[in-house]
Amino acid sequence: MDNLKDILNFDSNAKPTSFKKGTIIQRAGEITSLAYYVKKGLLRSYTIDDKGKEHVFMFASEGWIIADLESQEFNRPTELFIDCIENSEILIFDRKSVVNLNLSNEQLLDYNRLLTRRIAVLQKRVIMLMSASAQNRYNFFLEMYPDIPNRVPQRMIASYLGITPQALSTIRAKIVKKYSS
Amino acid sequence: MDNLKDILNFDSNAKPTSFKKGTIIQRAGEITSLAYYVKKGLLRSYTIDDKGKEHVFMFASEGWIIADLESQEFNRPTELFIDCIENSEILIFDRKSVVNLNLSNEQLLDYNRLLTRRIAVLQKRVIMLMSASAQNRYNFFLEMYPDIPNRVPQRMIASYLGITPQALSTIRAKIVKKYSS
DNA sequence: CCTGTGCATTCATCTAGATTAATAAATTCA
DNA sequence: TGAATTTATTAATCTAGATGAATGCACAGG
Repeated sequence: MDNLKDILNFDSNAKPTSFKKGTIIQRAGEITSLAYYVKKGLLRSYTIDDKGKEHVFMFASEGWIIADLESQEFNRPTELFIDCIENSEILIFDRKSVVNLNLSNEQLLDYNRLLTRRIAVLQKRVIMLMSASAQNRYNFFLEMYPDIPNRVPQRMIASYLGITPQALSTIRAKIVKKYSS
Repeated sequence: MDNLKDILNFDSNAKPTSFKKGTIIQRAGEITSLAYYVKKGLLRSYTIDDKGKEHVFMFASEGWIIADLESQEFNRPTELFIDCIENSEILIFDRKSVVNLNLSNEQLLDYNRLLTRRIAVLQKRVIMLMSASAQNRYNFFLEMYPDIPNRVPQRMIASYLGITPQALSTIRAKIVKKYSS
């Protein structure tokens, strides 16, 4: 069991909230302790910097959970927007209430493992951002999240990788050329 | 209580291991589930890329814990070196044994909070790497870890920020110039 | 069924930061 | 203590990827 839904005792009949593609669920500046479990569909979280440029922090497809742990942990207004890339069904829960769920030791250990895994993923991401070329980061992304590229516009993948859509386009052109020669 | 040592029931009289400055405690390629609690001194973890270049992943001073959660979580040989920037006293423990400690629910929740905090820090780091200039990253680093810069050589700070020592030197020169004009 | 708005791509140009190299200052250690 | 090895700094050049602009496409909404 490494599914947050099970760990947190979600009622499997709990009514998910439906959101249409494009809906912004959370806006930077809000103070919230909500988290979003994706039952169906695809969400993304992102910041907008002072030049108005978007930076995708993460994608969340079925079974994933998405939230701004950073601002929640330090009780600050969130810096992350969260919106729907597809029509989605979401279970919304309050992270504060997790303490009151009276989870078993086993569940807590599982929850723990999940958090550790998240740390592992972020560790990898930091190291990649520091040491790998855009080209390598893209290849790694394709391997790591093979289902995402087909569901997400290029510009968002570029943003996740920390490059411009133009740069990603060039990288892709190079790859095509390589395989057709 | 947000100190791993307390949470994990460390015997406060437990004998720490002493390491001399420069000692490499862990090498890339090893398979291990060890973690290092810094009782005194300063450690760092880093990768070495295929061009032989070091990339500092994190620093750990007193009270911090350092380990390669990524490779441990996925049972792969570690990619991180860990070494001592100062003479250090370290409590070594096996992350696998945490499950057997029979921690109370409260301790597990605390441990949870600690992991969440770590996620928060990494989230911030990823966003900074994607969206902020070297200049801004350096300023943020100084604010966030005011004690580290005095204990760590410039080149390692540069490496942590994802830039070359030369670039950091230039940034610092600019700052000095700004304040002296 | 159009029509407009956003998206992907290509190309020309620009720039933050890398690389290389040379010098001076600080540390290490025999 | 003094030679050898790191480290920090400055400056000249180079480059990955950014920026800006133009073109053709896709498709969302009237």
